[in-house]
Amino acid sequence: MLQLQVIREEKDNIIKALKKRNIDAESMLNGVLLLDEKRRATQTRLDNILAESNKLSKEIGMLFKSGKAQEANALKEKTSTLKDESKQLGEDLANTAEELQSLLYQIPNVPHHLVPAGCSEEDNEEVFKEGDIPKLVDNALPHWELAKKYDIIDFELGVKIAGAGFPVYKGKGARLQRALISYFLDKNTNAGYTEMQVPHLVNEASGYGTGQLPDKEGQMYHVTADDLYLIPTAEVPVTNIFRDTILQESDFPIQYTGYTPCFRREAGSYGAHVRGLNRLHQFDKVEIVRVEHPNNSYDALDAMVEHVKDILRDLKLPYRILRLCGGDLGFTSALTYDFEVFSTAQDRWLEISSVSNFETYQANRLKLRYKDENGKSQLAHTLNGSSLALPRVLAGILENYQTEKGIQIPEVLVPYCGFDLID
RNA sequence: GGAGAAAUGGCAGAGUGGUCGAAUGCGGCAGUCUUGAAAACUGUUGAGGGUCACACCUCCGGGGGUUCGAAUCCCUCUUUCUCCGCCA
Repeated sequence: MLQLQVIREEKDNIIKALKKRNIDAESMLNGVLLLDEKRRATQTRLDNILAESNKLSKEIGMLFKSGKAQEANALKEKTSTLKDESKQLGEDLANTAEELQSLLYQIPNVPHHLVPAGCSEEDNEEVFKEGDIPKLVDNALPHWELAKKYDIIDFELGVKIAGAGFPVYKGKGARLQRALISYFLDKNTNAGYTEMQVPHLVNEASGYGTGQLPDKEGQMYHVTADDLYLIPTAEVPVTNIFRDTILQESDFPIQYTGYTPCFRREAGSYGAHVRGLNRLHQFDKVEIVRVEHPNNSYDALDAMVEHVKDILRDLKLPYRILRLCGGDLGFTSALTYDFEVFSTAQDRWLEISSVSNFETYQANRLKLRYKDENGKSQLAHTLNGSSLALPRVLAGILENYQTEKGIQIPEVLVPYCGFDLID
C-alpha cells in the first residue's frame, strides 16, 4: 500500500511511474487525495466535539462532587446533542476511512526507475545469461516422460488422491526432492540466512499484510471452516513475522529462509505450458526473505540475485535473468528479477525464481517500522526471493542431465541424495 | 471437546466508574561522577491521527453496549494458563 503522505507530495511522479504498468492512475490518486482531505476534515470536526464533550464530562464530575447536582444535570442535557453529533461524525469518518482504504488497496506499487515499460513477458529485459546448454541425446524426452520412464513422479496417482496438479514423488524422485530442499537450505544458511519453520496456513490479517488479500484471494485455497488460507508461498508467513513490529536500526539486516510447500489454485490455467511439473497446485519452495533499512535495500536485492546465481552455478544449469517490465511486474513489487532455467527437452525457459524488492509497500500494510537515528518511526523495506522453487528445478535437472544410461545427479546434490544416477 | 482463571506500555506488575495514557520496578536513552567502565544519583522513555508548531483527539486483547463520563460495569469473539478427556 502506498503511503498517503507520499501520494500527497509526489502525485505526478507516481502517475508517471505507474504508466509503466500501463495504468492511468490519475483519477484514482485524485480520488485518494479527495477522500484523504474529507477524512481529515471529518476527523477534525469529530475531535473538536469530543474535546468539548470531554470537558463537559469533567465539569459534571466536579459538580457532582461538590454537591451541585442540579447544575450537573443541566450540563448533562447539553452533552446529549454533542453525543448525537459525534455518533454521526464517527460513522462518516469510518465510512470515509474505509473507502479510502479500499481505494489504496487497488493501487499497485510504484515501479523502480530501472523497470522497463512494457505490456507482457515479451517486454521483459534480459540482463544476464550464463551456463552452457547441453547437447542432449537424440530423442531426448521432456521431464514428464522421464518421470514415467524412471518411475520417479506419478501424476496419475496424485489425481486419484487429490486431483490434477498434486504429483506423487516416488523413490529416487522423492529423495532428490528432499535433497534439493536440504541443499537449498544449507546454501542459504551458509550465506547468513536464519532458517525458520512457519505455519502453512495463515489468517486473514497475514494475507492482507503481504498483499495476497484483498485482490488475489482466488489464488489461495481458503479453509472456510476456520477462515484460514493455505499459503501460496513462504513469503506470507515469514514476512508476517514482522507485522506490527518496530525494529531498531541495529536489528538490520534481517535475513530469513524457510522451506514450505506452496498451494496455488491457478484458476484458469490450462494447456501444454502446464504439463508435468510446469504448473502445480502444490509444490515445494525454499524462500529467502529480508527486511532492510531503506538505504540498503537495493544492495540487498543485488546480493540476493548473486546468491541465486551462485546456486544455479552449483547446479550447473543454464539460466538467464530477466528484469520484469511494468506489465509483468507483480502488484506489490517495485523491482523484480526473474530467473529462468532453460529446459532443453521442452526448448523453453522455465521460471524458477523471482527476486523482488517491495520497498515500503508491504511494510506499510504490515506496519513494519524501525526507529531512525532521531527516534522517529520509519517504514522498513521488505524483499524476498525463491531459492529455489523445486518443481521446475527438478524439471530442468531431469531434462538437462538425461543421458543414455539414465539421469545424472548434479555433483553438489550427490552427497544429499546418496546416489549419482537415476536409472 | 468439558470445567475454571486470566489478557494493561519493551518486560514485570498496580489500578473495580471521574483528577488514568495509566503507579511502581526492571530494561532503554541522556547527563552527573570516573582516565574509561561499573555502581550510585538526576532526568527522560508507548503507538497513531492532527498542527508550521502547539492545542486537541484515539488506543489498556478484538468488536459491540450501559453511562454526562469506562482500563474499571454488561454482552460477544479471540488468545493464554490450570485441571479433565482425546491424540502424532
